[in-house]
Amino acid sequence: MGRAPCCDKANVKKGPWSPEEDSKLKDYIDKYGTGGNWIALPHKAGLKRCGKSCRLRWLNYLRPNIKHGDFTDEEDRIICTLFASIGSRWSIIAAQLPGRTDNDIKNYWNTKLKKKLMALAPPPPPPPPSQRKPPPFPSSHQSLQYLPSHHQSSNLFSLNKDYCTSNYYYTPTKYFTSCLDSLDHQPISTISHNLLNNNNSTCLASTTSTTNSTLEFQIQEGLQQFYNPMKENLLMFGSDQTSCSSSDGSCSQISYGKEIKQEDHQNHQMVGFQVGGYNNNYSNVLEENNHKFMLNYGNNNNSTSTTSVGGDQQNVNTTNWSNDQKTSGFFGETPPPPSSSPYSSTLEDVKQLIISSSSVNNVNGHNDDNNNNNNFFTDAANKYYYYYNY
DNA sequence: AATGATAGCAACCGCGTATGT
DNA sequence: GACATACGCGGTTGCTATCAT
Repeated sequence: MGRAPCCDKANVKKGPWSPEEDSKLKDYIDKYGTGGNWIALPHKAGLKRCGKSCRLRWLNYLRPNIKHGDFTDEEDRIICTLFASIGSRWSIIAAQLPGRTDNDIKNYWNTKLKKKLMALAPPPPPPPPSQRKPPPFPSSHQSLQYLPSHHQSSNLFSLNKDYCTSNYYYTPTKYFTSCLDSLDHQPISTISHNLLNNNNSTCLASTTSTTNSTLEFQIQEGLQQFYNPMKENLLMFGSDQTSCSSSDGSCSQISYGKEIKQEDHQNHQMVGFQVGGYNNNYSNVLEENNHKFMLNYGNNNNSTSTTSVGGDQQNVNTTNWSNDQKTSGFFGETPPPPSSSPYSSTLEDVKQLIISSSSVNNVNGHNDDNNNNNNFFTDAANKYYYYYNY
């Protein structure tokens, strides 16, 4: 037994609206308002349309002050930022963009913006596991010679769980490549860190100690200037198991809807963080290496979190991490101010956006008291701490 | 010029939730 | 509290225009 239809499907018109229908609907609503009853409205307005269809037409097209046409860089930035934070909750995102509808933003995201982002970081084809080799330790000379120049041109990163299979990562390493899941399957993500040479002042990160069960890291200052802010600052997703549905560890779709709410209520802040990756845009030396490091940590309220290293579970000792490290996903130095990239944003900006969207919902009576939306938005904001913003 | 592929967008569908009785 | 009804949202579909061959 299916759901009862909302209207008599046989007697309602479907498909594109004619100018006459638009006019009837607009005239009626201008005169009488919606009356809070969309189901009854089409009959009263003399329209052979389903109430839902009328509502959609009004909200997405006829309503006053609807903005059509190209999105601005600022709008792009807001969409990207919020998508990174809360996922495909288009109505919330739309609440931050006056004149834009959720449908509009959804379409824009699916047809243009997502592609725009993907073009920034096309995923490289990963080599089969059998062809992967543990990387030789690069000399300082190699690090300096190759990394910066290739970073300046373009950074192609891809995260593939399959890469993380070498147990050589269990042992102390003096360098690792970092992060990002590819844009390969939709969501965004990005970030990257790189290379590191423990003995060199330009390294970004280093392993400070390692045992069979713990790994500790410290990001060092140095290579930020070699990053393309458009790519590097964009979005840092915690690709935890729940939100990452792909078996290869890259995410076919990140859903920050209810799952996140649940996860956040369980884990409060950080539910996932990954470092790892593969870069085929480096020099030959590095390209052959395919060295990668992958790290996940879960409940950061504990001093030791579950971590995936080399494809297996390991623990990361976060005892000595600062709160900032735990919540921002940034190791080491305090992140510098955001770049001027249209896709970067400050944490506080985003928190304000999310929180204000929460209050907008409250005003409109959309709040979900049972699920405590206020907490959700707070947690969603915390979630945003995930991403690097330097 | 004809045909097929792709992009863009409007509209639909069904589910979850809010509200009223 | 249970049920019915309506609303709002996000995913999906399908139409049209444009582009590529």
